[in-house]
Amino acid sequence: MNRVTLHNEPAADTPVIGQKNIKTILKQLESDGIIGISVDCVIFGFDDNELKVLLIKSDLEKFDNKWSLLGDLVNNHEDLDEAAYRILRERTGMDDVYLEQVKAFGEVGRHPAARVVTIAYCSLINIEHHQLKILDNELHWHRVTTLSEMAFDHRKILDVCYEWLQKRIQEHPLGFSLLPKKFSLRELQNLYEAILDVKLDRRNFRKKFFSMELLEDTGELETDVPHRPGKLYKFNYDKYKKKERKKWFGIDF
Amino acid sequence: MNRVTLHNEPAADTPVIGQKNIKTILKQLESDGIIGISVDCVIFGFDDNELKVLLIKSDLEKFDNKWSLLGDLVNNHEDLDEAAYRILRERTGMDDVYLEQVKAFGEVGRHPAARVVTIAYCSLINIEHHQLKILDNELHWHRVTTLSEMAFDHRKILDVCYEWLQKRIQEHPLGFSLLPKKFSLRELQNLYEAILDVKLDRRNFRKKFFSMELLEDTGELETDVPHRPGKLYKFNYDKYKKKERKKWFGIDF
DNA sequence: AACTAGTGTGTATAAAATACACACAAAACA
DNA sequence: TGTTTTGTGTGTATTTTATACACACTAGTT
Repeated sequence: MNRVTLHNEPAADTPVIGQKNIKTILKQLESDGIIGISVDCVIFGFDDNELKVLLIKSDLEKFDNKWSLLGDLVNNHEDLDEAAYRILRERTGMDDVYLEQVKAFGEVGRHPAARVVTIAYCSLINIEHHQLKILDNELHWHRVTTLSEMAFDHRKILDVCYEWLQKRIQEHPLGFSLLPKKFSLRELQNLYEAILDVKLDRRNFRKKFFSMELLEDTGELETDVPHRPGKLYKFNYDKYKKKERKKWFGIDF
Repeated sequence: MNRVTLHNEPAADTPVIGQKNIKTILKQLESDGIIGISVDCVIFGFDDNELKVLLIKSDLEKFDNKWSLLGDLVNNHEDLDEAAYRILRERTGMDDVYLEQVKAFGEVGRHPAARVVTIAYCSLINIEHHQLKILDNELHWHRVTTLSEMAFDHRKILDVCYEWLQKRIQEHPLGFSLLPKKFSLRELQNLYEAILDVKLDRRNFRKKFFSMELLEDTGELETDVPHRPGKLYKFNYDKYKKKERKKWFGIDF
C-alpha cells in the first residue's frame, strides 16, 4: 500500500504551472527542442457497482470534445510523486489518497504541441468523499468499460492502468481505497467483480478474505438496506504491513 | 514477452548524445531550469549460476570509483524504448534482446549536475553471446547479491528492478532470455533458484514446466558434462503467445 | 403473518502443491 | 572392464488449496 504523504510544498520561487499558461510553455519547449515532462493521473472511483474514472474535457483545439486524464507539467522543484499528488489535491480536494506510479509514456508524436514524456499514475479514491466538487468545472466520472475516444494517447494510458489495476488488486489490498472505511463483504465482492469482470462465489469469496485474517469486524451493521443488514468490516493495514512477503508464489504462465 | 524491435534509426539531424558532451548538456539544462530526461538500463545476465548485472565506472568526479548503470539522455526524436534499445546496442552489440520498462525515477536531487528524470529499463541477455566486448571499456559484470555502493540512486533502481525481476519471472517466460536457446532443465532450475534465492524440488520443478507444455524437446543432449547428460529443451514462444491469459488468479495478499 | 431479498455458515469434491525414493546413463578412475 | 561418482529421469502418496453447492436466518415490506 502506497500512501504518498507530502511534507514539502513546491518551493515558493517555482512558478505554478496551471492550465492557463501551459500552451505557451509547450510552445517554448518545442521551439527549443526540449523534452517536456508531465504526470497524468488515472483516478479511479467506484460507484453504483461500476468502476469509474475521473476525466476532464481537453482544452486543446485538436482534441475538441475529447476526454482527457488529469495531468500537468512537472514542476522544476517537485518530485514526480509530488506532482501527481498536487494534481490529485487540486482536482479532488482530497488528501491521503492511494497513489502509485504505473508507467512512463514517451512516444515521439504523442503530444501535438511538443515532445512531452508523461509519467502515468494510478489513484484510487472513495467517490462519495469527493462528490461535492465535480460540478464546478468540466470534470466527469466515466465508466471505464464504455468509453469513447480520448485525447492524446490517454486511451492507451487508461487501458494500461486498468489492466495494472486488475492485476494489482488481486495481490495487494488496494481495493479498500475505493470503498468507505467501513464496508460490507457484499460491497467488497461487488468491487472485485466489477473491476475483474467476473462472477465470484459468495461463500468462497468470504472464506478467502476471512482466512487472510485482515478484516476486522466493526460490530456495526449496514443501515437503510431493504433486507437483512450485513456486518461492516474494516481492513487492518497495520496487520497487513507486518505480514512477511513471500518471494516464491509458484511459476505459472 | 516484449521483444522490442526498432524500425527507425534516430533522425539524422539529431545530435548523438554520448558520454563526451553529456556534462555540457546537463550544465546547460541546469542553468535553464529545464528537466532532463534519460533512460537507464539494468542489464541482467546469468553466469556461473549467479545473476549478474552489467555496470560501468561512473564518469562523474562526485561518484569516483562508484559503479553506474548504463544510461544516456533521451534523444529528441527517439521514443523511450528506442533510447533504451540504443544503449543496449551500443554497449553489448546485441540485437533482438528482451527489454522492458520498469519505472521512472525523478526525485529532485537524484542527479548532482541537474534535474534529470530517468526511466529505468530491465534487460535480460545471454551473457555468453556478449563475452567478447566487455574488456574494451570499463564495463563489468557484477553479482547482484554482493554489490557495494553505486553512483546516483542507481542502487535503488537496481533493487527495484531486481525485485521486479523476481516477481516477473514467475509469471512470464523471461528467464529463457538469460539462457542459451537450448538449455537443460537443470540450467533452468538453477536460474530460478539463483534469482529467487530459494531451493526447489527438482521433480516438482520438472513436473511444473512439463505440465505447461511450452518446452520442446530438441532431441539433443548436453555435452562435456562429467555425468549422464541431460536433454536439451527450447521454449516455444509461439505456443505461449497463443495461450489466452486469464484475468482471475485468485486474491492473495 | 407471509413475502422478499440478501446475509451467514459447512461440507464434499476436485485440483494443485508438496514431499519423497529408486533405477539409469555417461564419464572418470582404478 | 568393472566400479565409483554424479546428476538425469520418473511415479505415487499426502497435504493443501480451490471449487461447487444448499439451507437456515433476519430485517424490512406488504
